[in-house]
Amino acid sequence: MNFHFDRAALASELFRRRSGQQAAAVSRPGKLLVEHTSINPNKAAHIGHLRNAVLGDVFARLLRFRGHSVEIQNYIDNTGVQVADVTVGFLYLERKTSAEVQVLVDDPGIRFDYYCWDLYARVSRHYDENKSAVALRTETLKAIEERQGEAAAVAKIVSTAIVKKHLATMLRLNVEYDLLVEESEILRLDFWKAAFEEMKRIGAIRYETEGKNAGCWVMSLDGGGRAGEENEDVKIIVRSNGTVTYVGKDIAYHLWKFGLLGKDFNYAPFYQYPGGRILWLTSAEGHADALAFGHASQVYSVIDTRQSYLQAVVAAALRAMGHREAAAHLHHFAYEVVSLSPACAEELGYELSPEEREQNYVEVSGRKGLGMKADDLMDMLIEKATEEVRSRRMTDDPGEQLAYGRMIAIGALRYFLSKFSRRVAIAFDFKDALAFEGETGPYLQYTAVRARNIFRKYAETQPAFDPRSLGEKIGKTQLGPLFAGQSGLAFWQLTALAAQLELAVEESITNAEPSIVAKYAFRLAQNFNNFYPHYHVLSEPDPERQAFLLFIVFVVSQTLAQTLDVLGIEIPERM
RNA sequence: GCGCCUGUAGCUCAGAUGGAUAGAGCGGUUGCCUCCGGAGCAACAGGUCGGGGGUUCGAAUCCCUCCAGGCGUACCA
Repeated sequence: MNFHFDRAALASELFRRRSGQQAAAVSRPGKLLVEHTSINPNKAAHIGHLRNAVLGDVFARLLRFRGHSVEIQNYIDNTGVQVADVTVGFLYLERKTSAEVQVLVDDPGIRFDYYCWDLYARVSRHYDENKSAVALRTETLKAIEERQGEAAAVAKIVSTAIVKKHLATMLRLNVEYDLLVEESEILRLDFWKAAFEEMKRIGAIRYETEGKNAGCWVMSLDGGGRAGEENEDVKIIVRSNGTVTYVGKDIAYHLWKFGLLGKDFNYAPFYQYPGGRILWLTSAEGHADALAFGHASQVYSVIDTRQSYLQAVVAAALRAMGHREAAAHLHHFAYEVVSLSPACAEELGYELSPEEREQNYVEVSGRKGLGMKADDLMDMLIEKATEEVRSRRMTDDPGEQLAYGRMIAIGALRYFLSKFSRRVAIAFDFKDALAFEGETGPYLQYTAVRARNIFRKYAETQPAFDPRSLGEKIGKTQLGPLFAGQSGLAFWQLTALAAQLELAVEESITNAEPSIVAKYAFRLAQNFNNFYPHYHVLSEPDPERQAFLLFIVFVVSQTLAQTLDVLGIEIPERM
């Protein structure tokens, strides 16, 4: 089947849409919940956490672009083993009281998240060297869960301080949240107990009286071996000492996400972002203005691919409890981890073993204290970008130089973390991440600035000019001949590409793949840069043709701006 | 062992629902600033799409099989 576009009609329609004279997206029913970041609050964030946050943030922006109501949650595992480990470090290695830990937190000369980063590595070494010390972890974890004594006090100070650090780190790259859900609240409000009772009632879990799992509550998974036999596929939900595993708590959390638990949190405002958004925190006391959180129609959990099995267990639990529809609406947004290139690991001061030197990458390890800290990376990027700004003499004002440098650095980082498909493992390398040329964020920003400069320059001679008026100035009758034939082909190709933003967003969402929109942005920028030197707008003598060129550039410029907004990349005034 | 993922140019990666001479960035070689600012553009070199079978008019894409690598299969998360 052959068919032809009415080029003029499409261009006209596209212009109206891109110039905001027609609503871009219809609002859609239901609420979509995106959970991302969810870093253990026991040490500084690293590059892997940034990948999680950027993927989750772009995905949420994609959904909002399509007109969905989206709620972004960040889960705080403040009663988990990792927090317990740092607590062990403070109590037993450093012999500090909770008051002394608080002094550390309040000391402006100390980066508390970096301090904990090192302490966590020390604790892990201590466990390796003293096997008996592992008992301290179990003991401490139980005390934290039961909110008893110094352990609970230290854990609370640590996790609260680290969460604030994480939020500040993420804000540097334009990542915001709607709600922080604390695991301690899930326990305190007996969310777990409610889920536990229900699972027992339905028979989704059973108590083991003998065998290797004696004393545990376990869930049987379909597939694998037969019930009761040695090779039965079983997952422990409640440990023999009565504490709940991560999966158990996650099952309760996910039931709540869908509004299936029959219980709810209380909320209090925690922080107001510079842009006005309020970040809420689950809390003991309720707040009258609290929005109705949860009750989502679709849930996306951005969690690395190594946790696929655990996420499958959560979905299996929902099904076992009869919530088949919810299980089908629970999406594990799985992505590969970020490791380090051997060269990068060495630059960070890590000594490689001969085998590690042979490999293409070195695994990041919080326990070894090996990883690229998020803030260090951003500092490096900002320094390099600011230096570029200085050398290009964009402005002499040091404050502006830094502001531009920051915007460009964050653009580079966000694009770098978005351009890979989520299934590929990234071996982080300074050379690639610090690049500002080629397929990078700054290339996109530069292109957007280029396009805008045409209008800025044009307005110098035509102060009353409003690009949105171009729509009336150039109707379909004028557009028809301009798009026709060989001479119109370049214009048509660029316009047709600009018309595909919605398609790219759609494809990005159905595949849960932010890289599709990132690649689209690059392709659009590349096409515009190719067009740019061939059609000089400002020196065009024919007024009608000049108006047409402005029309095309405006459509592309607006499309690129909207695409960058979806990617969370800001466009500087100059570049 | 079982489950999931990956293998495309020297390097890093795109190629969704099978469609024409397999694309981009980096790196290499070579051109292009009397400027809407070159963080750019153009050109050249570079690929038996891990191997082998099969389905199809047509396969990087679907199926089978083998090889190589990764991850998971914890009373850690």
